[in-house]
Amino acid sequence: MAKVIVDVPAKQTDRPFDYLIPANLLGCISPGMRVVVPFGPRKVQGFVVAVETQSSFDHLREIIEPMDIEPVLNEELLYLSDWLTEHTLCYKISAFQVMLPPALKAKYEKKIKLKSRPFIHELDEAIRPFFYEKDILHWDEVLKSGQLSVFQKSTAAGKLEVLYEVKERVKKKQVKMITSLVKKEDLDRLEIKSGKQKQVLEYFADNPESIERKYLLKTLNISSSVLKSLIDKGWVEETVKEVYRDPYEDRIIQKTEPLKLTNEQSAAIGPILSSIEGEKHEVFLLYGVTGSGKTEVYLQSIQKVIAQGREGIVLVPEIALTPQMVNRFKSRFGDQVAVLHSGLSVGEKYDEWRKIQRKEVKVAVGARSAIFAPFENLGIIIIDEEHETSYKQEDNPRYHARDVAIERGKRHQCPVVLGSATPSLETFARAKKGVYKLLTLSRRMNDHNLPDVQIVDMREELRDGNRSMFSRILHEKIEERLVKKEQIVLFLNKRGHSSFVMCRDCGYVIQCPNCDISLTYHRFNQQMKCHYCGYEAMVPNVCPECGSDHIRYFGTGTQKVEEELGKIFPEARVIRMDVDTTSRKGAHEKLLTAFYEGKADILLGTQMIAKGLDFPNITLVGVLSADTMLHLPDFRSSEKTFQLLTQVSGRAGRHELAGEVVIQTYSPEHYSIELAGEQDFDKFYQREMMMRKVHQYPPFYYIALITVHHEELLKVVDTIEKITRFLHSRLSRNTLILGPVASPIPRINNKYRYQCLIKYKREPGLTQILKEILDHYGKEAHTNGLQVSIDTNPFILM
DNA sequence: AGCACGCCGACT
DNA sequence: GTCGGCGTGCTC
Repeated sequence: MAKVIVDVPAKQTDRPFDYLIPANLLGCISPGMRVVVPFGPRKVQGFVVAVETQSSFDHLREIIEPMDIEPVLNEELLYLSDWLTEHTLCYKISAFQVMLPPALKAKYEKKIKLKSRPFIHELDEAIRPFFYEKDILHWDEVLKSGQLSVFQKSTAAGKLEVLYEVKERVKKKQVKMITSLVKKEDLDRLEIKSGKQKQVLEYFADNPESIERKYLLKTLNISSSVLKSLIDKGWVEETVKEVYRDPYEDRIIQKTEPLKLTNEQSAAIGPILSSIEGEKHEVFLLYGVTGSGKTEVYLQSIQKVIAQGREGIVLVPEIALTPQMVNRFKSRFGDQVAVLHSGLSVGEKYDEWRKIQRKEVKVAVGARSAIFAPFENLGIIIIDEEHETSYKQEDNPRYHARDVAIERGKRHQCPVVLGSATPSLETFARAKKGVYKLLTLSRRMNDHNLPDVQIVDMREELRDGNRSMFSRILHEKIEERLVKKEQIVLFLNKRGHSSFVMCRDCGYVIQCPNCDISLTYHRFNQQMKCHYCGYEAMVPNVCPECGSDHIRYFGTGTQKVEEELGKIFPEARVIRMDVDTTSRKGAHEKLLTAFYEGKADILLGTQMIAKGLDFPNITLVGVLSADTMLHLPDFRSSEKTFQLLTQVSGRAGRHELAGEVVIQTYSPEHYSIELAGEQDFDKFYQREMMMRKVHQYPPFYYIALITVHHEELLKVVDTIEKITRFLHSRLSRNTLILGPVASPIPRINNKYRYQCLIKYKREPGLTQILKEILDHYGKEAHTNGLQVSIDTNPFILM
């Protein structure tokens, strides 16, 4: 008997169901395998979590078939799924699915079949023609026909039968291989009339090993009919071979050797190496300024792990996972590296994952979900840019890769290295307390200085009559670089053209009809777009409120800056990088390469250019507006601003040429901007810690966020109030409960949102209490659409 | 999640 | 009297 978690993400099915193992499969079914099981009238995918001899349930049904020969989840990952479920309060099935490549998620098909040909005469005329030429009909054809009830009646009468199928999402890629069956010495004895056929066999005489079919056709310039007759004669053989899709196929990668470490690097790597050697679990914070050579420390630590016969995981933020970054690992470790990131197709991800599972690689480099790489003998886990918020998944299961890393580190008795120039406050606080070991790299490699940073008060510019988006000083410095043929990076944390569209007469701001948020103007198609629900509309000619035609665009996005640059510096060649210009596959890389090769003077972009860029000719970085994030309703907004400004500044002057940074702002006195200007993380840390203490936020308190969503405002308010009252009755007096209040964006996609924030220091029963809430309201989600979501460590409070 | 079962109002 | 609306409960 097998205990199976079925692929039905709902409260009521979030427990194991027991199934008999059919006699022919006895011994073939083990925990961690996917199986197809009957569930009610249909078939679903399930995960075997245990194999036992007894069941408390009498009427067991049988497993239909296994979907794997080997388990896809090993023992550790099964354990980890329990941990995930417990910590993020998600369904078991969601935990399994997040740990596996999407290719392994089942695809369901529903069909209807004529049970037996003669029945066709007994079918209702309305549906009879559907079965004239075939017995099986896709369910969507049934729905499209508008005759659903007739189909149902015939099904009930036993004339038709509903089929449920569970399918694999992706096939293993196969190629056709050709092998010669003729030995070289036998060649002359054959009567070969055709010159082409002879040519093929002669080729094989010199190259006896198998060759890919399409490659053979191309190199010998023959048609497939030549091959066909050879196969018919039994002189060559065609076979299929399973291959990996290789996203890095046509790239030539030069091998690199370990670099000599600086004194600081050697001092930092020492404790990591001894932790690897001693197979000891420790968490290190590698705190190193931008350009201080953290990556080399990672590379050499991994080297050690590989030498020990163990494996390593390296997490890199999605936007920093550039080919440049990947190449650094591939060039050191060659084909021992698997790369997992969102740019890959489902099939490519699956193949990279299989390389790990089959132990064909030693290192996995990837974004957040790579933390679940199915290694069995981990020797190190590295998280680069540890403070990045993209390590937190914002939908279920709402896990933080850092927490998962530490949990896996404990199981494998291996070190976890968190690297950053601007660590998150939580991490730095732990490092200061000694919970994590602090390793510092305070100097840039080759002793290049950190760039000079200048903060410009844009209010003053305005007062002096400069209404442009460029301050005089930035304008001047851009001109200077253009003359000197040095490169410039301009950063603006807002894509699109303008952030909102407003009527100048009455002040009406055009809003999304489904969400409580203003629409963003996109120039290229003259449309306004909602970044939350995707709603699009044309810009109105007159104000919908007062009828005035003074419609104006406010707030500046990258598109508008690009236009402006064209006007002010017509000679400058500009590359714009944001979600809109990099969505096509490979576009990201292409733009960066072009910039690297000097095909542009100015790189203008959003977040995505803040990281990893390491180009020698960049000597000026301009931050057009440092404030965009500062005033968001989020207790981490100062931290995020500081981190971003520091990261962007770090792009300048990394090599021989000295770098300069200009930061434009309307709040130059704000400590996160001022201290980013001084590039003084330690001082920032102290200031921000004081703020967090006063306002009772992490790392002084833990937080949990409960959000209720529903189309009816009343229902939402009523529910969140009940939940809040329940929390007050159950939580300790030292715990703070904020709210209920409307979420900062009170309505998204026509659903109202109210929330309540719990801040606590010690609350041992919290998980249990939160589970009770989910249990209680979980049923309602299904019946009336009321949605209660809980995040036990929220990063976005909106 | 799906699906069946079952109980009420609007029709042939 | 029957068809079809959707509220309720179950799936090993």
